Amino acid sequence: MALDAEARQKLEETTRWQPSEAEARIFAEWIDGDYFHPEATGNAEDNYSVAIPPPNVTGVLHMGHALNGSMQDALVRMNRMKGKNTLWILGMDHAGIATQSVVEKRLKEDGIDRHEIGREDFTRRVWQWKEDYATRIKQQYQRLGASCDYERERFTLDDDYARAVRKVFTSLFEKGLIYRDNYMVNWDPGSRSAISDLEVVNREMADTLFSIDYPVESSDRVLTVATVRPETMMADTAVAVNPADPRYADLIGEHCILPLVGRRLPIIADEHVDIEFGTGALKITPGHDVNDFEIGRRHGLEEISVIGEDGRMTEAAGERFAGMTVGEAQVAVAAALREEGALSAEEEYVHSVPFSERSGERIEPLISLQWFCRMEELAAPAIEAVEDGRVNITPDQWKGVYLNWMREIRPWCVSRQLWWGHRIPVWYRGDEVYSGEQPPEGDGWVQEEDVLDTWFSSAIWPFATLGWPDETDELKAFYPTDFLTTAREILFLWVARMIMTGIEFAGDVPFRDVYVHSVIQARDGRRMSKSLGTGIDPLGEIDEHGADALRFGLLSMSSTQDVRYSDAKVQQGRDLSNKLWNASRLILMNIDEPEVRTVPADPQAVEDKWILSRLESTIASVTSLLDEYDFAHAAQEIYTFVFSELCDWYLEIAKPRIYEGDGEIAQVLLHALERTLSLVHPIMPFVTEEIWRYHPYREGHLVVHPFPEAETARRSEQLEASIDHDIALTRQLRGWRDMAGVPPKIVLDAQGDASKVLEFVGRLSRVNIRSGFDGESVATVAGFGILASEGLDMDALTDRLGARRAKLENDQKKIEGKLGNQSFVDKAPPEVVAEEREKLVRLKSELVELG
RNA sequence: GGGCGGUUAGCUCAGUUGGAAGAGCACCUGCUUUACACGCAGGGGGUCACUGGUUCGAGCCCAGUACCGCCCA
Repeated sequence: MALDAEARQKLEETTRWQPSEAEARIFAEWIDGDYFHPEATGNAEDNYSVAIPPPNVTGVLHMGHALNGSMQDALVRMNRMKGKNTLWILGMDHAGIATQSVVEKRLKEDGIDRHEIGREDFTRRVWQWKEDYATRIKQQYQRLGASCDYERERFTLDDDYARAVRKVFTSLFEKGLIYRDNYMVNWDPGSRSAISDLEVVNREMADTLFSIDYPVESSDRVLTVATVRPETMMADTAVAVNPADPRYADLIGEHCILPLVGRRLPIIADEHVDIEFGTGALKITPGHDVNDFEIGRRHGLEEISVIGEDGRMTEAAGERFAGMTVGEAQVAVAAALREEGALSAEEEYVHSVPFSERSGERIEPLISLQWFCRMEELAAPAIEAVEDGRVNITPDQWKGVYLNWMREIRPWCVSRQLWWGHRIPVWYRGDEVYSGEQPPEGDGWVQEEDVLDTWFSSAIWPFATLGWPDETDELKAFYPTDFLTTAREILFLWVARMIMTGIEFAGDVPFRDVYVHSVIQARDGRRMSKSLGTGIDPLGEIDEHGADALRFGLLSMSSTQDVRYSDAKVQQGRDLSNKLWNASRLILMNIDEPEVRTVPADPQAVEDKWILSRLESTIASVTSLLDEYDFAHAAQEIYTFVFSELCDWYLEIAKPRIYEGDGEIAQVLLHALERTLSLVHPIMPFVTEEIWRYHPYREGHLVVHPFPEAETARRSEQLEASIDHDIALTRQLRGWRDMAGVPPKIVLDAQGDASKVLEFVGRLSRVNIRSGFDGESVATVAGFGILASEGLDMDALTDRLGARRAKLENDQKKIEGKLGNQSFVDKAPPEVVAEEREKLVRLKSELVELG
C-alpha cells in the first residue's frame, strides 16, 4: 500500500513533530479501541498487572505522579505488546486528613464551620469535591498517556471497598490484634485528631530550657531538673535519675516536692535518664511526654493530663492556669516559678520538635483512648516474604531499610478523630463492645464516631480493587500484581502494610517487585513543594514539549539517587520525538512498499547487515534494562541508537540507495522502522503511534503491536566492528579537513585504493579517493595521500598538526613508560599488556602519517 | 544519637568484575547538504572532595577527614 495523496501531503508539510495537535486524538483512538480494558481471564502467573499508587483526591497531578506513571506505563505497555493480558488498575485515595482539611478550609472561606452543618452534610460536600478532583486527575493521567483501565476506576471509599475494609477490621479484631487502649498518641491540635508516628515530621527549633529546683523532702537539698516545657509540670508524677549516677544514689526512694503544686514526687531510678544532660535529674510527666510515658508505665506511675485536646490547659492544671493556651501557660508558669525563686536558669536550647505533617501544628503528646493494631504477628510473614525474595525490593539497599523497620515495628494507632473516612465498625452499648461487618441486632447500640487511618484502607489496595473479599474473576486473573513503583517516603506507610495485609487476607504477597524510585527535586536542588513554590507542573511541561518528551525526560533523569529536574533531558526527549518523526518522513516519503515484507537473513549490503545487527543489539539491551527497572539507561540507549546509529550514520550512508529505489533497502528500512517504533513505544507512545499510522505494514494500532524480541541471528560483533572501522576513517578524514581549514564545499582528491573502504567513506568525508592521481600528496591521512588543493590552508594545518603531534607523543611516552615497567609486564594479564602494545603501534603509525 | 546515600567537565548526571574518564545541555568553529536548525560536521574543557593505605595499576577496594542530603529515634 503506497501512501495516499492526503497522507503524503500531511507528511510533506509537517516538518516537525507537533504533539499538541496529535496527542488527544491518538489517546481517543486507544480508548475507542478498548485496548486498556482487559477481560478478567487467565491467571496472574501469565497475566500482567499493576495497581497504581492511588493519588490523593486533594490535588492535581504533580511531578512525582508523572515519573511514577511514566515508569508504570512503560512496563505496562511493553507487557501488553508482548501479548500478555494486561491490567493497570486506576483509582484514587480518599486521603482522610488531607482532604478533610482542604474542604474545611474552603468552607471556612465562606464562613461555614463544619460543626454547624454536621457530619452528614459535611461529608456530602467532600464527596462533591472528590468527584471534581477525581475527574481532573484522571484527565491528567490521560494527558501523560497512561494506559490505565479507565473503566475499572476504584476509590478507597466506594461501597464495595468499604465492605472489604470492614471485613479486614473485623477479622483483625476477632484475632485480637485490634484493641482499644489509653495510650500516648501524637495529638494534632490542628486537625483535632490523633495521627500516626509516620505522619509526624521533626523540625529543629530554638526553645528556652528552664532549670527548675525541686526541693527534696526533709532536706536542704534541691533536685534541679531541666525542661523546655515547664507548663506540663503540674502533671509531673516523679523525678528520675540514672541508677549509675553517684550524685543522686542516696536520694533514690526519697521524695521531692513539686513547686507551685506541692505534690510529693517519688525519686526513681531509670536507665533512660541521660547522666550528661542538664543536671542528670529528669522530671517525669507521663501524661505529656512520650519517653516519660514509657518510664511511667515501667514504674506504675500515675498519668495526669493537664492539657486538653483543644490545646488548652485543663482544670487539672489548677485554676491559675486552666483555660490558657499552652504558650500562655508556659509564660505564666515560668513567671510563677521565678516569683517563688524556683527558677534557677534559663538558656536557649535547639532541639528537634514534632509537627503534624498535615496541619503544620506542633504535636501535643497526649494520652487518649484510641484503637490500635498490634503488628508483630502481621509483620513476621511480611519479613519472611522479603527475606526469601517472594517480594523483591530494588534498589537493594531499601530491602535492608524495610527489614530494619519491620523488625522493630510498633503498634499502629488506627483511629482518627475525623469525619471523612471509613467509620470504625465498632458499636457500643453500655460496657458492651461489638465489632462486625454489619451493625449488631438490638436497640441502643451506638457506632464509634472515629474513622480509620487512611492507610488502613490503602493497605488493602491491590486486592480490594479486584473485588476482594468476593472470589472474583479479577482476583484470579490479576492477583498478585507484578510491579509496584513507589516513593521511598511511603515504604512503611503503605508498601509494608500492603505486604502484611496481602499475605494475611489475600493469601499471597501483593506484588513481586517493588521499585523505589528517586525523588525529582526542583531545579535548584530544593524539594518540589507547593508551599515553597518550587513545584514544576507536569501539565505545563506536556503543553510545552509534549507528553513523550516529558516521559522520556523523566525516565532518563531518574536514577537510584535523588536528582534535580533537568530541562535539558526533557528537551532531549522532544528532540528525539522530532528525530523519529523526521527520520520516518524520509523513509516513508521515499520508499515504496516492497513486494515481500521479509528481510533476507543475509542482506547484500554490509551497512544493511550492520544496522540490523545494531538494531537487534539495542532491542536486547533496552529490553533487559527495562526488565531490571533501569529506565534511565534504557532511554539513553534508545536515544543513542536513533540519533547516532540510525540517523547520523545509517540513513546518511543509505541515502543514494533510498533515492534510487533500491529494493532491498526498502525491506530493511521498513523492517527497521517497524521494530524501532515498537521498541520505543512503551516510552514514547504518542509519536510512535502517529508515525505507525503512515507505515505500509500497519494493520492495527501500535499499542497492541508485538513487542520486538531480539533476533540473535542478526547480531554480529565482527560485522559491527568492521563498519565501526570505516566510520572511524570517515571521522578521521573529516577531522583532518577541519584541521586543514578546508571549506565544506571542496571535494579533496586523495591517492589510495578505494576498494579497501566502503563507498560512504569518501562520500561522507567529501574526499575523492582513487589511485593514479598525478602530483604529490601533502599529507597522509588514514593511509590516503591528500593532494594539494586550493582549499588547503597549510599554515593553519601546520599549527594544528603540531598540537596533535604533541598529544600523541605524550601518549606514547606514557605507554612506553608503562611497558618499560617490568612488574607491569610480569604481573598484568597478558591481554592487557598486548592491548598496550597495540596502542603503541597505532600511535606510532599515526605519528608517521603526521610526518 | 543511630543508619543510609552523595561529592566526577561550566551545569545536570553516567561510569558494569580495579587496566587509565563518558553523555546531554552549555561553550567555540564551520555549514540555507532536497528528513529534521528541535538539524549536520568538527572542537575545547576534568589533580574523579581531601589524606593515607592495598596493588604492577585506584573514580572504582580499605581506613580516616570535610561538606551536602535523606531515613529512623
